[in-house]
Amino acid sequence: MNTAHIHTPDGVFAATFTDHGLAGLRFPRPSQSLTKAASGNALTTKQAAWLKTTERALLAILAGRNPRALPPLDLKSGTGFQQEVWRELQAIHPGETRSYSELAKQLKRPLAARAVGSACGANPVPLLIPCHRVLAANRRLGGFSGGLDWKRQLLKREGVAWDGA
DNA sequence: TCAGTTATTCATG
DNA sequence: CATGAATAACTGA
Repeated sequence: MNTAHIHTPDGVFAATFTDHGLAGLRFPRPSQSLTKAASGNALTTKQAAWLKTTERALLAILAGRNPRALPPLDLKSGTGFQQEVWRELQAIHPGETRSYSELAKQLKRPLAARAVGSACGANPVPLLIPCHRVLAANRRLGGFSGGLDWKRQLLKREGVAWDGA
């Protein structure tokens, strides 16, 4: 499990890789020391390649565009249900939104909207798995693990209008 | 209409 | 058993 930093116009993200793929992506901390930086270890050749892909994808998303390619994601940390949700999330394109209940419906559990919300919050790879494109049924914001400001920014960049925008 | 409240639902810890 | 990034129905202004 290695960690690398990705510099973007919005700050420095921390990406965590396992042998299987990208396992986590953390938002920039306002004043987090970068001492823990390169996290010591050198990335494997594979991981270095994934890092590049991740970086390109991340920049694309931050610009409100659809990434051309994503690195392999290592989602073994999630439960079965969560992985289903995350897979559905990846099908949402920039500029589109879904509601928690719509997602629940797609998962054949029309009444599990609330559970879907939990799964979104448990998403270890925000942005690449666009949990920010999920609004509440009344087209309001709902919540966001990285802080609602991020959600607002991202949606705005994608040209999405929500209730109160 | 509309803000607030209530009953229902479901995966997770 | 309690809780949450939910929702629809209901209630009284």
